[in-house]
Amino acid sequence: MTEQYQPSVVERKWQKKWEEANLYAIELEKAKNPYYCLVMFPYPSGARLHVGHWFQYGPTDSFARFKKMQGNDVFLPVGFDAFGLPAENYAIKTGTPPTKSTAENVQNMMKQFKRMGCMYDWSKTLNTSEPEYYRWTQWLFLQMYQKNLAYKKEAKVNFCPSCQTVLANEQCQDGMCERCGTEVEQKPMQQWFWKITDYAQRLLDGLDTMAWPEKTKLMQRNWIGKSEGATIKFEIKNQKSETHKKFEVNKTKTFVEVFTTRPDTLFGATYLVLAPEHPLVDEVMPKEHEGAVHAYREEVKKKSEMERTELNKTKTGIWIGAYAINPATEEEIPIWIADYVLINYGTGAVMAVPAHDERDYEFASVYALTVREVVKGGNIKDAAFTEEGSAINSDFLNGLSTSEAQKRIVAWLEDEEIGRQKIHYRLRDWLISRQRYWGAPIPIVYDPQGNAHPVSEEHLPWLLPTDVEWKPTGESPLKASKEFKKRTEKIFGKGWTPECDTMDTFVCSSFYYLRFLTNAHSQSKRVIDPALEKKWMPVDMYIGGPEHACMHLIYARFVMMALYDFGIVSHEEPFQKLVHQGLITNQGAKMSKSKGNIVDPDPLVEKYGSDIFRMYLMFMGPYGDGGDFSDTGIRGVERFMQRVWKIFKKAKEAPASLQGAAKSKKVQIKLHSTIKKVTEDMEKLHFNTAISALMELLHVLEKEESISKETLKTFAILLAPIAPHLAEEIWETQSAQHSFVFQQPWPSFDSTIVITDTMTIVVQVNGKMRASIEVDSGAKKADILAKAKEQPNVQKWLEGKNMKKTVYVQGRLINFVL
RNA sequence: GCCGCCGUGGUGGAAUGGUAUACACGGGGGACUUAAAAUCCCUGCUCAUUACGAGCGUGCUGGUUCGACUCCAGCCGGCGGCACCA
Repeated sequence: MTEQYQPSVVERKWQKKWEEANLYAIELEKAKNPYYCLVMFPYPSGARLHVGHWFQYGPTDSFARFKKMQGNDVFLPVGFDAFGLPAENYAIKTGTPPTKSTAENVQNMMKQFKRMGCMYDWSKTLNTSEPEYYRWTQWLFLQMYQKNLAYKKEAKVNFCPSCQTVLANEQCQDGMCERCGTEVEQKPMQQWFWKITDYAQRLLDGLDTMAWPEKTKLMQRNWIGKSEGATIKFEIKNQKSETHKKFEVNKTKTFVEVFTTRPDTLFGATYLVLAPEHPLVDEVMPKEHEGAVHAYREEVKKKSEMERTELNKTKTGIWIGAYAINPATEEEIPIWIADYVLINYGTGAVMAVPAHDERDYEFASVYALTVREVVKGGNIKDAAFTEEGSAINSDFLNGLSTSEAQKRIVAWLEDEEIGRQKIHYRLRDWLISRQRYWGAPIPIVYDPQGNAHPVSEEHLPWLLPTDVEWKPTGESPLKASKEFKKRTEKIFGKGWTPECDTMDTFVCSSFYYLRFLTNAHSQSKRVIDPALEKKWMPVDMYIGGPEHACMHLIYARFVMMALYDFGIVSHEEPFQKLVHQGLITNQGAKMSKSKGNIVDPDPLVEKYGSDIFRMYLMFMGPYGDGGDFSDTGIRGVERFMQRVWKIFKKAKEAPASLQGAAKSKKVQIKLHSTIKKVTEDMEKLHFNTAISALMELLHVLEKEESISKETLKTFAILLAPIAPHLAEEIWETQSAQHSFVFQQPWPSFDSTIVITDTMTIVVQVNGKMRASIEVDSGAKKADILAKAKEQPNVQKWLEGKNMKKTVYVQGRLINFVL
């Protein structure tokens, strides 16, 4: 053995041996004890892995190795989420086709993953931008289309004038484009949507069945935004018909519908507020108000999305000159418009109950509108009372509790046919159309009359054309392709045109966990083999960043549920357990290319090797916390590895008389408590404390004259998931015939070994530690107490005082209370 | 503003209501060495230095408890999410 441990030599040696032995290949059909460990697949934007990638893929590989050694048939795949904007932008800038730059990046990243030494089975990788993959993205679209979950509608969409592209709501932050920061415009366009809203309730219910962080569940609940209440129709008082009695014959009642979560406060509704954009405004507003209303609307339009939502300022609004009738009180109440009411939430109209809603209260104070208290319990002179209470000033509701009043009023509304119970969700349908090049083409064609027809499955993959300009024009780049148009006419007939939008990349990533599970049957015939799906799904452990809590993780769940309904899969939820890794920052700032503060791990990997770098990342702190990156401290991990090397070297080279000496009790106890600690910590992804436990064990072993072979072997096994290459190297020194440390079973903890002859009892006086004593494990309480009192430093404190109470905690401590 | 998470040495961080600061990094001191590197040992603060000594210490103020970093209440500070959601 060499004097010093040489990571670069050893790591290459074992990477080669693993590959030759095909150690990490997995036969999906034959696995007896399947464990699906999935880490969110990377986007191949840069050509190299950065520190964040290492932090995501290194420790999770360690976790998977741990699971494998525990006897699971672990499937840990990795692939590439390759469609998307950066490759397209790169193409725009340099003229390099995305196909080419993406393939190069993928090759580079794979090389680096191999250098990391992960246990990926590279025969099962995937790339969402390859036709073999995106044919299934298109297949999924067709399924959605056939089941009426895909539809097209004109919608005002967020349009980024700089990226010349449409953005999803979640891609606009504070009215700015998430990617480039340009202010987003509203632009009407024909867009494809998927009806995720049909699944709102199930997406909510499913959360209760999964082992996910509560925080993430809460974010999803928030995102789905369920509110229970009622819709109520308010009749609009027809002023025109009153003044022109001739037209009374044609008079039809006009209604405005509101949604409220507090129908019980209907008697307190003293005005209505519509969104400025509400179509009814033009219909019911008297002529003389048009000027003012128009002016107000212009003012609202001028405000950026940001200003409008900034708020907490004084609310603004204007009376439109019309009245509605409160169906409960039969009073005439004024109709206002105000920018705090949003056209795309609820019905775009609210009944204002200023006494019991903070916003309405504030609005009413500004414009001196009537405030009527209808729930007892607050002081409405000072503030709105939004809690529950008993109804007052509410005729037949008086005296009822809020929940009783709600039931009662809803029943009344339904009887009168002017309202009904309604559950509303904030979740909106998923806009999947993108006017971009680098994505999966939507498999739709249009006949000469403009009607949409699906491209049938036999024509999949519906290839992405290559004869295009990538320059953004605000139109889909595919429109420029002659080949695409020709292909469509050839198959469907003259005058037929292809859909030129591509799909959101979140569609690609909504089912990739199924595509990893491919075999001969599912390679090109079906999206997933039912037997494999049944066997491997749901994913046992899913690891990825918390930034995906509300988009990817909801879309993927929706798609899985839909496939369940289509009879394609047997589970409704794709990810049984979810864990988020923390974020690695650089001097407190998120690393990003644009900021130029990305830390390149390669020099450190070069200098210290993959094991040390990985272990250092794991030792930094709890995995879920992430942290600020700095390489101070990596030397500590390096020292640890060298010390490990040294004890194995010493054992190997020791004279025969010292080899395999009897195990000391002390070592046995430490060894077994370490087994326990490391096992529990690895299970919880508490890598930092698992490592410190191994460091403690090493300290004990270093003090021993000689160490038994068995102890050394166990040490190598415990270290294996954390430092795979070093572990193989030291394992080799201890195993007679050739075998891999990763084929060894994980050691089990023997609780009988940890039982000691003596125990240490801490002696406190008034809760302060004054001494500690060693007693026999079998010692009686009375003897222990007596011995404790004998301690000089205890006596000093007990002298001349009255003992009030004595607390004895079995095997731990004594507290004398004076 | 609302919701959630978190405040522990110079630093990263440990602690089922039971010895606060494990395991490391850095600084300081010491051992080894002609010297340096490497390695090993000691090191929270204050007062004592006769100690196997006392006091203070987990953001702040209280509370529960024999005993609180841990539980409860109220503040202060930081981070993340949502943004007038009717």
